[in-house]
Amino acid sequence: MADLESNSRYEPAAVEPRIVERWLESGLFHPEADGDPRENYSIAIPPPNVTGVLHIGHALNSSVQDCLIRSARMRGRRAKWILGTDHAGIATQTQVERALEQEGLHREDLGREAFVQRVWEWRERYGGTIIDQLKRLGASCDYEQERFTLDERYAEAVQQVFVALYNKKLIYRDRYMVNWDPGSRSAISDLEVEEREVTDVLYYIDYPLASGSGAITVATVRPETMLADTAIAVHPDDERYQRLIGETAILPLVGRKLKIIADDYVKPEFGTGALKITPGHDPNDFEIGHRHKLGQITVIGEDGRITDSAPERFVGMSVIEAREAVVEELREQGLVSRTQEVVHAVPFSQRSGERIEPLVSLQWFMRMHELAQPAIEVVKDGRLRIRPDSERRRYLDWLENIRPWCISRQLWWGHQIPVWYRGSETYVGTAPPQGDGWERDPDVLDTWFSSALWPFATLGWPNATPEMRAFYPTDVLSTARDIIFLWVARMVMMGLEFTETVPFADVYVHSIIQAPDGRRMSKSLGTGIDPMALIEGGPRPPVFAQGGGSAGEFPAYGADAVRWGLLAMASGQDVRFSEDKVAQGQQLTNKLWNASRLILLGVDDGARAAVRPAAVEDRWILTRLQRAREEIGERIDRYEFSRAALGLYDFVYGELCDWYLELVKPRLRAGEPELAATLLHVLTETLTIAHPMIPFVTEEIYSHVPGAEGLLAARTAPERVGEIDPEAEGALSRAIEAVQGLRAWRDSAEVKVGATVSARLAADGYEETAEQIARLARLAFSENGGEPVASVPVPGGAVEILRSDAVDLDAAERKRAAARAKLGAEIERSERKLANDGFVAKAPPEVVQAERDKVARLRRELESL
RNA sequence: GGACGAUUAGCUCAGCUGGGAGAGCGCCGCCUCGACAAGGCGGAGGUCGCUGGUUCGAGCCCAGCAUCGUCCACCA
Repeated sequence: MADLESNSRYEPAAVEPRIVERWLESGLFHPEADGDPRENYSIAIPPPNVTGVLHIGHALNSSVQDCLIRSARMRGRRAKWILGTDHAGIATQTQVERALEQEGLHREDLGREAFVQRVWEWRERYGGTIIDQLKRLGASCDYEQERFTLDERYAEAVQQVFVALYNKKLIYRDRYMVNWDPGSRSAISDLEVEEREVTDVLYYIDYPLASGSGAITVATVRPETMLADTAIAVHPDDERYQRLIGETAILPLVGRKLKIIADDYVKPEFGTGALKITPGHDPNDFEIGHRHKLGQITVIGEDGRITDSAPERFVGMSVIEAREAVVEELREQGLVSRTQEVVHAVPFSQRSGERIEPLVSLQWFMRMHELAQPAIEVVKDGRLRIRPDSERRRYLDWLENIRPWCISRQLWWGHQIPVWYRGSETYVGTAPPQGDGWERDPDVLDTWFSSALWPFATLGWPNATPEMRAFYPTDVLSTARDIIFLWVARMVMMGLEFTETVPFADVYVHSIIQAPDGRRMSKSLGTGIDPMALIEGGPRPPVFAQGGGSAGEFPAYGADAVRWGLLAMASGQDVRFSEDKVAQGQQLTNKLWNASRLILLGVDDGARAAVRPAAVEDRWILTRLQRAREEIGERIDRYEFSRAALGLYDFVYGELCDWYLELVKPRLRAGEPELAATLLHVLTETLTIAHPMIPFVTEEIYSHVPGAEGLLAARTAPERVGEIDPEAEGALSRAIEAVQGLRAWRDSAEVKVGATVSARLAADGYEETAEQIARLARLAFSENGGEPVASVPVPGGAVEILRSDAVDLDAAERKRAAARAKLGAEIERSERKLANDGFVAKAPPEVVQAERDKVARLRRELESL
């Protein structure tokens, strides 16, 4: 116990790594696969990218999940936090490709097999970082069963799902317009596309009519795509063009004949009201092309260059080069009638940041409509709860308007599609086909396809493993908002399709932590924050500098402080990062540490006796302890983490330390045995309540508690930790208010801090607390003493201050006058309210009565002055 | 273009079913009181974004507006 005696400061850096080791060695985080999912508790962690590092969102989400897992574990449930990482196709492949570039190599130089081998090696080297960071944070994941979305068994599950969906005709191959990402050289899904506002030049181009009589002018921001035009469209009701419908125009530079068609899609008010139709390179035109059975021409290839479907002089040009060349030729021919700048939304790849090139391409798709229906049902009938409610609505909106999902990616790192081709034959199966000449589809599946199986594939599905029986379905999924569609909705669909149950009963969507200036935290903006820098100390980015001072370094706040601070920020609203909250968490750990020192160094080391409250304050703290236990537990159950965190803070500061420990100090010094038992009980249960939020400091203190055995993390928390005693609550609440009133009076009456003031207690309800009040307010109560020089109102009466050297009469009088004025104003306010007939007639009787009682009480107080 | 959310003390945020606004930090004053100066005690500070409405009573309910943010969306 040496460090308890000598360290008046809690040192997380010295304690936390040691505690992590004890937890890991104990095997506590790896529950046996016994029992059933209802008695057990499980959470599947949102798998971080295998080569990722912990960011603030992970830290928040991990604090949330660990709080839930530890709470469940301490309620005696087998708690399993399923851990693993995601292979993160595009992100990881891009990392390795960049590294290869340093060597002057391209992935084609290595070939597929060698390249994939390189990625595995990369994963070996960098894959452990985020797991180590989770340990450092105190996350009680099942580290003994770490999963990876490319594990052999996981891959089998993925293939089986693909084949099953193919056989149900929910997966199909089609030539369709996709979002082509020239950066990753792959198709990507709608969800991986983001719209950005861009200023483009709108070109007005004259297309001569075949009849020779004039031209029809179209407007476009992408003149280069005109090389693939196959029609011109106008609105059917547009009077300007009625006579041209059905006519033919000649495509400049190419010479192709274009029919002028009528389609509702065209907005007459935009541009010229005539739209060039390019089914090969525009999603809308693609649809229009289908409606009118137009041809599709592809002039931009997957490499982003002009194909040989275009006139020879353009072939091989990049999109930008082609645009310039096309515009130049058009100008030479006098066909650009005008230009105009427009600001409009343009799709970009979230992955590579490059502008999306819509292309018609042969890809694998998943039909989502049928799968979405059950996923909608379970939310509507309450089998799946999503909170907050706004997220529930967003989820439903998305599913109700769902579109096919492009699931093939032209990458090498991922689950290769289990499809083989031979001539015109197609084979789909989990094992390669028999016979020669088969060639496997080179594409891999979208990473989110495999992530969609996460809660059950990690437990060994499709096999009926003990883990599946014990822990599936899981209890809650805690996640950030930005992957509800990408991930959560798809897990629900896949879970319902393949396991016939929702994969989790609750979805908790946590707050987004923003930068202090309200922007999103992101590396590129420099607004990110490294949680490890907060835990262990490290550079503080400029945007986090406080008070305009230099950026400098974060102090080593420790994991508990970071966890508590993040939980306190997790109120359901998005919040700006607040270093102060982390600092507040650190103060809480320090406070708890020192309160524990007072108790543990003050009581005898002897065996623990049964708890027998000997004084009113003992009955009070046991009541408050029980209420804190209930309230904090309920708040965690309701995912109200900020309220749970603040509730803990309030209990530790506002009840335990500021009042209870101050009240019992004389008894503690006297070595009262009953008190020792109560103190140890209160300390132990406080640690237990606090543990899910601040596990390290509580575990450390627990190791010093006499009679405490094993790990606090493994302790089962009793339901009842104290008897509710309303009488004691009332007595202490009066005493506390009285002491605060008396201290305020002393302060404004300029009584010296150390001076003891003579006073007479003229109030009821202080039979058990008068002595304590006298000590804490530094009064000496006496029965005689004559005329009071001041009267301080307290609940149930007043404390009359008697003449003594300690009291400055003038100051006392000033104080008394101020109090009278304040009371007078309050009485007047209340009386005005009571004089309002409407209030008396229509307000609930108890409200009116309360107001009357208030006036009566204020009057008594005024009189006593 | 739609949808949702936010606007409360200098800052970051609470405020659950309407009954005269709270916390932390910061600020001011006092205090080496036998756990803790990363502390204790006391205090100042708010037209609850704006305008209307409902109500005896509105930070809370309704309508409109403003500003900020997020998400969704195929207008060249």
